[in-house]
Amino acid sequence: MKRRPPRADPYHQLREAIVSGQLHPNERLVEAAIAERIGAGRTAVRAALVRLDQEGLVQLERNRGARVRHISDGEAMEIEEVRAVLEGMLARRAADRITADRLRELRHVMTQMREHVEAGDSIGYSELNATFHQVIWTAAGHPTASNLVGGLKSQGIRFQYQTALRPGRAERSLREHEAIFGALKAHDGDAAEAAMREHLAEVLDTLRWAIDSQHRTGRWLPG
Amino acid sequence: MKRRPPRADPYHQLREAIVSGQLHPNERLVEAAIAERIGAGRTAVRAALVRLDQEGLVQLERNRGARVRHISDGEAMEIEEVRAVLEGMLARRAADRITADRLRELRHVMTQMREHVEAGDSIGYSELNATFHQVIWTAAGHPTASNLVGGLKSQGIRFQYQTALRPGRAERSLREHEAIFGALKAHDGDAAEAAMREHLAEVLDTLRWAIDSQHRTGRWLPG
DNA sequence: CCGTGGCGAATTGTCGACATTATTGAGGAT
DNA sequence: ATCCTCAATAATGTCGACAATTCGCCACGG
Repeated sequence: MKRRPPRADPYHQLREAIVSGQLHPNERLVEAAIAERIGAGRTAVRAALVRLDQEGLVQLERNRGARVRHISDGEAMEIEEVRAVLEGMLARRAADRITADRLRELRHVMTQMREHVEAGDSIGYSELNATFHQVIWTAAGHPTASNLVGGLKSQGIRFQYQTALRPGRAERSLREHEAIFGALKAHDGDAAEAAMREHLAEVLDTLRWAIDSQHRTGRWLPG
Repeated sequence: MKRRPPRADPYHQLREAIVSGQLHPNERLVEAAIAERIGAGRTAVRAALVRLDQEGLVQLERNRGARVRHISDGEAMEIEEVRAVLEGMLARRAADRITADRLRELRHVMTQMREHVEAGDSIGYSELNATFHQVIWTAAGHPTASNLVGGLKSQGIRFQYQTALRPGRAERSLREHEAIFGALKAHDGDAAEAAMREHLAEVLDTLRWAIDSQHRTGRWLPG
C-alpha cells in the first residue's frame, strides 16, 4: 500500500526535495524558479520558504533570498543528541501506554525490516525505520514531544551522511529495534528508555563514523 | 491619531503580544486589523502569522484565518515535561563547559532574584528566572537544543497559569536555583542535571496546582 | 597588477486589486 | 418554533506590477 505525498503544496514538495537530497546544501532557492518548477504562484512559494526557515531546513536572509541550510557535522550530532533524549522519554511513556494493536503493528514493521535487510535494500529499510519510530511516538501519546522530534531534520542527516553504508550496521540496528520492541511488549519503561537510548547512541556513533569516513575520502572542507 | 513606530517587525510584536497575554487564547487575528494596528502591510503580517503557526503560538486554518492558539492544561504539562528533559541535558553539558565569567553572571542574576523575592516582585523575578535559564543554555554550547527549548511556549504558560502565585513558591524556586548553581560551579554534570530536573519537576507540580486552582475557582470549562 | 566605483541584470519586498471561500442573518416553508 | 435557502458581508488566498536591494561585471585610475 503505497501512499503518495498528501498534498502537492509547495511546502511539502520543497521539504521532500530537501530532505531527499534533490536540493543540495547551500543551493540557492529562487522564488520565481521554484514557482515555475512546481506550478505554483510566487506567493505560495514564499510562504513555504518562511515555514521551512522557521523549521530550520532553509536559511532565509533579508533581501538575499533563501538557501538550503547546510547542516554541519557538529549540528548533525547535536540533532541526534536531542533526538536521543526526546525519543528516550517517548519510549518510556510508550511502554506504559502501548496497546496490543500497536505492538502487532510494530512486529509487522520489524518483519518487513528483516526482509529488507536480507535483500540488502537499505533505502526501504530506512523508511521502515522511520515508520517504526513513528509508531512509538504515536503510542507515547505525547504530541508536543512527537512534533519536536518529527521536526528535527534527522532523515535529511541519514541521507547526507549515508549512515546506512557502514558495514554490518543494518543487522545491528535490527537487533537494537528488537530490544526496544521487547521492552515495550513487557511494558517496562526503564528498559524501553534504556534500549532506545542505546540504539540512538549507536546511531550517533555511526554518524561519527560517517563523518570521519567523509573526511578521509576527500571532503576536507569542514562543515 | 497616533503615529506608529516606523520600525515594527510584525513577528516580534505579535509574539510578544501573545506570550504576554495581551492577546487572549482563541482570539481571532484578522490580518487587516493587525496590519493597521501595528502599521505594517498585510503581506508582512501574513508572513508573521505563518511563522507563528509553525512555532505553535498561532493556529492557522485554511480560508479561516488565524487564532491565538489555546494551550490546554494537558499540553501545558507536556511542554514542561519536554522542557525538563531538554534543560536537564543542557545543564549537564553546561556543567562541563561553563566558564568563570558565566558563573559570575549567574551569581549576579541570583542576587537580583533574591532581592526581587524579598521585595515581593514576582514579575521581575519571572524575567530574571528566564535570564538564569538562558545563561545556562548559552553555557551549554548546544544551539540545537537551545533553540528548541527557546521555542517552547513556557513563558506563555507561566502567564496563563500564574504559577508564581503559589504560596512560598518563590523562596523554594530560589533554593532550587541555588542548587543548580552549586552543581554547575562544581562542574558536576550528574548533579547539575539532577538539580535541573528536580527544579522543573517542582515547576510541573506547581503547574498542576495552578490548574487545579483554576478549576476550583470557577473555570469549569475544561481546556 | 590591484583596488574602486558605478552601471545593469537579477531577485526579493511590498502593495493594491480581485477571486475565492466561510459566516452571518433574514425570510419563508413546513 | 425549527429548519432550510440564499443573498450579503467579511475575511482570506492569489496574482500581477512595481519599488528596493543585492550582486556580478567591467571600465577606470592609482
